[in-house]
Amino acid sequence: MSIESIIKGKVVEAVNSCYGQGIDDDTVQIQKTRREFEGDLTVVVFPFLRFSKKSPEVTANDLGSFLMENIEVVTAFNVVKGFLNLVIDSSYWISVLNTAFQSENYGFKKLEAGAKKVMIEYSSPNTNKPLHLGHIRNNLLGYSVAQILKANGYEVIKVNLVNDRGIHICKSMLAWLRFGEGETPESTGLKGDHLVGKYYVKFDQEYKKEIEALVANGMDADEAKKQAPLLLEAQEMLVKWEAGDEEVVALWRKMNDWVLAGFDVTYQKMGVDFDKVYFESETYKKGKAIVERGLEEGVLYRKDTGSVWANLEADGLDHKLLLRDDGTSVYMTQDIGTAYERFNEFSIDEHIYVVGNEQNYHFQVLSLVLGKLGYEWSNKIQHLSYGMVELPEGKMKSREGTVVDADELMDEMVNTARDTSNELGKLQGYSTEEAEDVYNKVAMGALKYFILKVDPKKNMMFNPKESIDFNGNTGPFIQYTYARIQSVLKKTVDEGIEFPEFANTDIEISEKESNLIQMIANYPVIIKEAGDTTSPAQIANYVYDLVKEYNQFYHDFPIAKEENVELRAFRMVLSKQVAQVIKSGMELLGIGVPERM
RNA sequence: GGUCCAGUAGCUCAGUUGGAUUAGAGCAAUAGCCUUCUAAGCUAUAGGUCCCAGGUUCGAGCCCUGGCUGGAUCACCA
Repeated sequence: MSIESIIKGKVVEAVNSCYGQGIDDDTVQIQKTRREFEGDLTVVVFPFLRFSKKSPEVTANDLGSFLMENIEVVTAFNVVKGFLNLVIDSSYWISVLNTAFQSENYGFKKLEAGAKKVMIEYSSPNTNKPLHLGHIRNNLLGYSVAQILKANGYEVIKVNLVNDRGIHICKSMLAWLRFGEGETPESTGLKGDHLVGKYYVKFDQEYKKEIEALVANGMDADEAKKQAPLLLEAQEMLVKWEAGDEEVVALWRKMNDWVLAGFDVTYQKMGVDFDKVYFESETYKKGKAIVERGLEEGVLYRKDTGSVWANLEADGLDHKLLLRDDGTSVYMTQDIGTAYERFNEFSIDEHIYVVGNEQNYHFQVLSLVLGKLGYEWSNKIQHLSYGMVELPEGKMKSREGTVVDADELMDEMVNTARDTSNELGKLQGYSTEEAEDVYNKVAMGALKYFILKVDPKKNMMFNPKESIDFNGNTGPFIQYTYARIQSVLKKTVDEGIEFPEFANTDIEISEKESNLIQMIANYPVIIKEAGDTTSPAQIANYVYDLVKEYNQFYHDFPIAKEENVELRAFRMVLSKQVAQVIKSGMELLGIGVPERM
């Protein structure tokens, strides 16, 4: 039981004993005592004034006396206004450290039978162009949230829904047929996704030329956009594809394979993976049966022209199309179908979709329609909506070439990490392979941390110059602290000091050390909060605060060089435990930590 | 126009059950600290109308109402 909950319980008793009032645990507020006051934990007494009918100071003193008598580890207290500051004995904190130190997977809940089962869908790329910065945020968020939910004891299934069909794919295919001259990834040395992306851009260029030509001949601009031969041909191709035309399907398969092979490389570099991959080419017709049933039950309605709609006016929205006049499905129909299948097939308790905030409306509608159709799990689908990534020059536009390519960005980060490391003269004595592994960890750590430290729902600014900065609130700053701890601990081994199994609780420790233990004690709480709010940013900021605190400690206190053996043992345990929490927290973000850098 | 989200230091961001006369970090700026465990570090100075106006109360960056600014969205596209 944590010290907070013990104090809470005793405060309830104290109010009862002093004022004869029964109160609820939740009315007791406990917080960390602010730096400028003496004490470790603070009870806010304002809520109890209506029971005590005394001034805040007197009330706080009443409660303080009771707590000191009834909780062994409370050794002193002081009162400032309505705040009761409690001093907790250092032996208590050291025992907390020992407990953390001796537990395996500290802060994590184990996966137990009957655990909550969560499916999380992320990435969801289109197979007509390579991944860009926006996808990076999506992938990192999805992967990290999955890690965090696992740490909360959930069973997690990571899935990817690949959008491998539609007019945009046909555009790349058509451009390649027309202008590709048989190029392949092998013949060009390009990654498959980049090769296909090249022709997607090519399509757009040629398409624009056709429009201009038509307009020059006197056609209306809007009409020209619809009548351009290339577009018509692409649409024709899509019809052929849906009809199963052998040639088109074969080409589609070939180019999709190129792209998917390219994605695999990118995913691997990014360090994300999936338990199951779905393809829209296989799921896009799903959901029709469900819609038909909804129609029979009168939950949905059919227009004269034949299309099927849901009326969401009662929920403050408009009408939403579910089947076209010709009876074909739309995006929403497909999502209804796949959601139904997933809840049935895997009997999941919750489904999280990691999708950009431009689709907030879509997911709001999805949940409402599923509710109308009578599925009790309609409120178990959660849209983890994240903001756009903006560049200093403005927005990213794939057609205008102002995107930041994922592969290029990652490569650049690695180069910068390599240069910086060499400049600083680190890693001497490492083999090339070992060194490359470190550059990779540092580079990806910088990129991942930079993105994940921001609250998901906010739009974020990606400044390439700042992102490769390795000082301050960055991934490498955290990794560096970890590496430094490893270095010190290695030194103790070299000097023949045996690593202690636990720290002696009788020693005197400084305020800085006590603070560090209290932060460690808070780690499980942070994991839970990050899970409840599906926010990796909470982990990121926690680890940063911990590291900042540790660096100050490191600067001011000797560890391996401490002469007092008991104290040295304590600091070794403390340092090792801080390192463990850093490593563990970074794992939750999908970031590796090097032993040396 | 309707709906949703955001607005905190020059810049990028923390600040979640409302708590301490003094709202925190980093970057950028200035000034210090390497014969002592990794200086990718530490310390100090400076930098604020928490978008605005009301309201709720012992107490509001946080809650409520109204407004301002920016973004997203409202397709027989996905």
